[in-house]
Amino acid sequence: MSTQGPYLAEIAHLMGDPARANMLQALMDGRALTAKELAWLAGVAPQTASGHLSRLMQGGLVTVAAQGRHRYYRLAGPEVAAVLEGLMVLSGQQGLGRRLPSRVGEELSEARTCYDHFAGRLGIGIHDALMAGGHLAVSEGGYAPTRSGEAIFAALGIEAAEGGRSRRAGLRPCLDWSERRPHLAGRLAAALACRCFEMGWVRRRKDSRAVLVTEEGRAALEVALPGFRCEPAEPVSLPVRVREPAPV
Amino acid sequence: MSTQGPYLAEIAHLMGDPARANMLQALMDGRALTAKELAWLAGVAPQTASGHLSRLMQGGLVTVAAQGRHRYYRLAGPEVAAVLEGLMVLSGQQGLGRRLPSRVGEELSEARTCYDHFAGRLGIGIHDALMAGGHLAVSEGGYAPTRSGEAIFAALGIEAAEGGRSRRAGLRPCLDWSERRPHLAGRLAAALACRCFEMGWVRRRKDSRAVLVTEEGRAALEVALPGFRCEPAEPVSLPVRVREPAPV
DNA sequence: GGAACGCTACGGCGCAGGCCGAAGCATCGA
DNA sequence: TCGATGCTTCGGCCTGCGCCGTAGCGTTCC
Repeated sequence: MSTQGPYLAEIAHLMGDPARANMLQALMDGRALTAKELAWLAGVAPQTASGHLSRLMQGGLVTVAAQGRHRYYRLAGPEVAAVLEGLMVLSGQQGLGRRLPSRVGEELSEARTCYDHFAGRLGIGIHDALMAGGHLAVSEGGYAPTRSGEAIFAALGIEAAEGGRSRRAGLRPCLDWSERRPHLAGRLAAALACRCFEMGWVRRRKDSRAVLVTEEGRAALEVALPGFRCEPAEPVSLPVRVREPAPV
Repeated sequence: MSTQGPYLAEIAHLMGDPARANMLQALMDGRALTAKELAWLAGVAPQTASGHLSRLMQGGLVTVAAQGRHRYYRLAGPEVAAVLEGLMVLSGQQGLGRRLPSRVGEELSEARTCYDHFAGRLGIGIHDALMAGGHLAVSEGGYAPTRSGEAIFAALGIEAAEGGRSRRAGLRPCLDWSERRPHLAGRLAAALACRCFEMGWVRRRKDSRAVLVTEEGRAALEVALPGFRCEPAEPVSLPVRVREPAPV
């Protein structure tokens, strides 16, 4: 019997639909996109996209992270990207380095609060700096500061050790809405943000969740967080419609 | 309008049909199979398989080599195999090392004549030994012996240099029917076979195209052809039906 | 030269599945 | 608490295409 064949065909069939293929290609840069964005990129209605994403989930090609009323989809892993890459080679065209349309206000993308912690490129930068420096360790349910990480927080006047078994995780990743990469959330992240406001390193803009890193704040943070650099200044390109709009 | 998406989807769609996927998987060991065999492996009628193969050809996934009344199909290249490999990984099962059903008599598979030259594992061995030793160069329309190759043929009493612009190619690849890999055909291959019969290195079996390499022939050939080893002794497994027969 | 065989082209049947409209939950903001 | 938004499920329409029967062409073998 050995019905071993169909499985490969099932995966390929999932990739073989134009709408699904467009979605997967849009996810190839590793970022997470919402269902609506993927629907728009694929040129189909949200209901249709939802069905496609459900099938891609079932096939193990994408994963989803629910966050608020959004659901962020991303490729399930590098193996999926590798196959897509190979298919692009076969179809005679390399990846063109697609970029997500960013209609978001530049101020919000640069730095903003996410509930009680920082997000935007500011939040991403903090996350990446601590992660790259080995100050964070991945633990169950989130991150845990390492010995050096605890020292960094302590220097900021933040007690990293969990006092009295606080039920709220000290640090955990939070998918950034504009950058689509994780920034830091949790008790310690909130404390860090609070400290920044107290010290005048970061100020709230009026009528917006966007915040502004002051000059002294920039310098202070780069000292307090080894490896942290403000203004990553990631270029943003214009949106590109992948498929023609559905005919009327 | 940058309709870059569909191409990837087209290739994936070709791989996404069960029948076509079975065919491609069957071709993954690099050998060439006939349309009928592929039809049988895919569990579809020959007409259906023909259509599938036509589409795979158009998509650049397979190539075809017409030989007599057979048409041998093989994967278009290692890139195709790489994608299939990746898809097998995603589908959660590594390649199981499928093998072509070999109903062919073991004697025929071992060594036989193909018109006027040797085929079977004997022919494959000769081809591979000369190729691996750098005694053959690929030229227009076939192979040409290199300087060292000419010496090998000369030692066997065969004049490799084309006398009087013989229209028949001295050496050319011929797709082996049982092994599905090229062996050597052409004037020099015929002369080599003739010499082997003359010297008693190879004897014809009766009532068959199968031939037998004698003991002294084995030793002599291994001396005459550097790197040649008789009896590769490739294991042959039983045929496996991939899909259930079509329902009546 | 005739029969057998391998392969492909054509035509029609039938089903899988892609698509959207309408409706139902859940979440966020005021 | 109410409306707006994001996402999903359900139902029905409809195209695409996988499938085989029949037929035609080229090759091989007797």
